[in-house]
Amino acid sequence: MKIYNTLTKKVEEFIPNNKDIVKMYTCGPTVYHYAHIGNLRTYIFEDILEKTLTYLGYKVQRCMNITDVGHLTSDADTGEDKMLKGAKRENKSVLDIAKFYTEAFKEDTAKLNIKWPEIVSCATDNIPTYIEIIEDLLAKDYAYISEGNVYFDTSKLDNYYKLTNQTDKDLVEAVREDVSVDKAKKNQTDFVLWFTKSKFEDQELKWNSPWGLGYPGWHIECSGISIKYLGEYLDIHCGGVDNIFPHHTNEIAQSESYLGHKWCNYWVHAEHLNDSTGKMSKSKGEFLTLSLLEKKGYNPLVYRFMCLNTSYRKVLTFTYEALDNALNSYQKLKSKISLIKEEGSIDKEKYDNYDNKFKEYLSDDLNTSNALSLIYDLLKDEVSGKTKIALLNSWDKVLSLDLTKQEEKKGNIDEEYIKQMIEKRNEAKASKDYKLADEIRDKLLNEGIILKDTREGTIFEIV
RNA sequence: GGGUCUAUAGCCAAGUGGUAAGGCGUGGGACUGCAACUCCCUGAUGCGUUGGUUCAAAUCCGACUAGGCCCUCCA
Repeated sequence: MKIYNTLTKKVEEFIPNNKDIVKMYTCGPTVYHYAHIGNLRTYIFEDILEKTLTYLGYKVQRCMNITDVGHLTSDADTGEDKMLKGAKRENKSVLDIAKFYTEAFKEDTAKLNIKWPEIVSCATDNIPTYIEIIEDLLAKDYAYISEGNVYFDTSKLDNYYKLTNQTDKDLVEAVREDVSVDKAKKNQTDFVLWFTKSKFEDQELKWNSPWGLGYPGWHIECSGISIKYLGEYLDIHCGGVDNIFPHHTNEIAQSESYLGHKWCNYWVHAEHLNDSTGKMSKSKGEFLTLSLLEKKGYNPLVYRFMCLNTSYRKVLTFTYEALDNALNSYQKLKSKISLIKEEGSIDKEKYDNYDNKFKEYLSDDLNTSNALSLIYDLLKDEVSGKTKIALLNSWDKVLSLDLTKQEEKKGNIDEEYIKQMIEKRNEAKASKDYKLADEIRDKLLNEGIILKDTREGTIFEIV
């Protein structure tokens, strides 16, 4: 398995610390609003990564956090807590907001056939862990207290910018207009580990700590949760590219200072889904949620298919033209697969050749694009239907596109009735009463039943 | 200003030194009573521009152009 490592900026052979178990941590959502489909692209990528590792024979232990506190719109103690913002917007408590949007996120991932991680933990459930780490960092002099808050002192590190190749003087402080300078910090890159002197009087969630009543910073959540559930040595840490700096940079700083050794070997980041104007956001343009796409008639898996058509490391620009492209491709593919007759026996040699090729593609830094094109090669090949179906079923454990799954017959569709209607239409056709034949076809179409005349006779599909 | 990534047909896209995968769309054909579905055929002397290295470059190196993202909200 080869994977691109942001730490080295190279595609590297993946070697886990323990050859049998891969420890994988993926940054989860901040549950203050619905996820947009750009957010979901990252989770699709992580899902493919996890399933590929499993397919290749590794046991994967994966952990994901749910951020339900401490994620400010700015790190400088001047930003607003996102959760609080969400709560105010909807006139609910922070906990209600967290619960509601966690559930919404879970539904979205389920629709995209994304496996829910083995371990999922909320930021608010691990406060003692953060406090323990922060106390240790203070004791080791990696942190300091200033104007009530606990900060991490980045000047204590020789190599703070491991992930980004930047230097202190490269950084332009407060590039964005909405970010202001925090004067309590010693260095501009220092970040808050624990807030006590928040100007937000109405911050709902506060905990007692050695430094007073307060709440944790955003970065400490991921380090704390990861170390608590996956231990001191992590194999893979994932997230979106926007997390490289400062979030992941800060995670490395605090985790390695706390642990006293290297923490994670592979940092893997998913590129963004942009819209035609650039980065997708929840505030500008159309708020593209999965349910919006569903309302417009797109199966969520069409979006998954669209994402898998290219590399997770390339920016993908969302347009409805591209989505329609994916829709056509996906429907045609499913249609072709549905016509395969599961006959013959499994051709072991062909099976292995194809399956090895599939593994080879995915092992090549998750080349899902080539993995998909392999499906078309397989469909065209002169090999038994049974072999094809067996391979498709197996590959779908990773791709999760419901390749061989037939559309579920909805509700109270009466198959006997449809068969009678088909018979009536065939009789009409035989007596050249095409008017009646077409009426029957249209009637069934109105009822959501599509007739297909194949060489072997008329079959139907329910939409 | 610094960092980082990208540029391949109408669209999506693979390709990491050996002469341009695949998909969608388009056009043509087969099948059909007509459709739909399905099947067959169909497209880049060319890979942003321009120098260079090489027997050989979309692939390597340089310059340039355009664009994305990050530089304390983000997936």
